[in-house]
Amino acid sequence: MNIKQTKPTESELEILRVLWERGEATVRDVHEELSKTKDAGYTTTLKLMQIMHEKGMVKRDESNKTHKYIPLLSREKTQKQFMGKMIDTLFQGSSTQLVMQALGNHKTSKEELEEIQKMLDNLKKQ
Amino acid sequence: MNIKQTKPTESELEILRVLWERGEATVRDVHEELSKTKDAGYTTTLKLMQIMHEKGMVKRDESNKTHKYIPLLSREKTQKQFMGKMIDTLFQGSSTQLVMQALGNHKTSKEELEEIQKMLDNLKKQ
DNA sequence: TATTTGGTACGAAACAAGTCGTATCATGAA
DNA sequence: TTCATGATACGACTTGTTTCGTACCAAATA
Repeated sequence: MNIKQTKPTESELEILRVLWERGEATVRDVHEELSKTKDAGYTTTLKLMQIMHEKGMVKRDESNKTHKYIPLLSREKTQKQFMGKMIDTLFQGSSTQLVMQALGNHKTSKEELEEIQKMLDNLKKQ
Repeated sequence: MNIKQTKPTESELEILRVLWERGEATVRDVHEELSKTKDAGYTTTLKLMQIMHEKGMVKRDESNKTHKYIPLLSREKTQKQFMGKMIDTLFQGSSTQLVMQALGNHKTSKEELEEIQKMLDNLKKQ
């Protein structure tokens, strides 16, 4: 019995990114962080976060005048959700293709390669 | 000197998927294909494809009454574009994390694991 | 007490995406 | 020639997202 997770929009994702990083944050925290790369007014961020609250994507601690926001969507679930969509439309349903792309396209450090190797070994055993 | 590739919307991606698969297709082709999983009228698909044409995402062969559409965005570039965005906002900039997720989450066949192994071996050599 | 400061609430405008109805046109069949 | 069919063109509506101005409130400060 799963409540269908609504898909966050672009801006919502940006906000979630900050919330995931910090665990919790005020509107000002988030806004300051986002200001580094994007310019939109404070009330814009506020409104977005209020809407996210209505949608049930975040929880709000209102015990102080300055509210704290806590993410309710997990990063993991959201990752899966987007990956799934992506694999379907962009990678012909093959997660392997996606992996190959990702590996081929970025320089990956020795340590990371080792990590992936371990994972691969585990999968092969099964 | 790169023309900034505009990011296809959801529906545009679905259409591109069909075009990539076939190389070229008419509106009817695409519409029929999409109808399998989605219901929207013929003119909706038509309109979307016309807009894609305006945006320069597809080329149109108008030599016949029934136009043929050919994708101008490559699947590869589009994959990269979306992966990049995704890695940034969802995977803290680490493509390795994305790979781990993809591997962890789907059952992958022996053959596919081997393929990935080969790729990994190659990367390790460098 | 009066004012400034920093916060929330909220309506409305601007924009974007998707949807569809209707007009129009060319072509082949009756 | 007339009609039916199957195509494109396009305007307009709907819905969702983003943006921001303005109102309002509480608390700290002059």
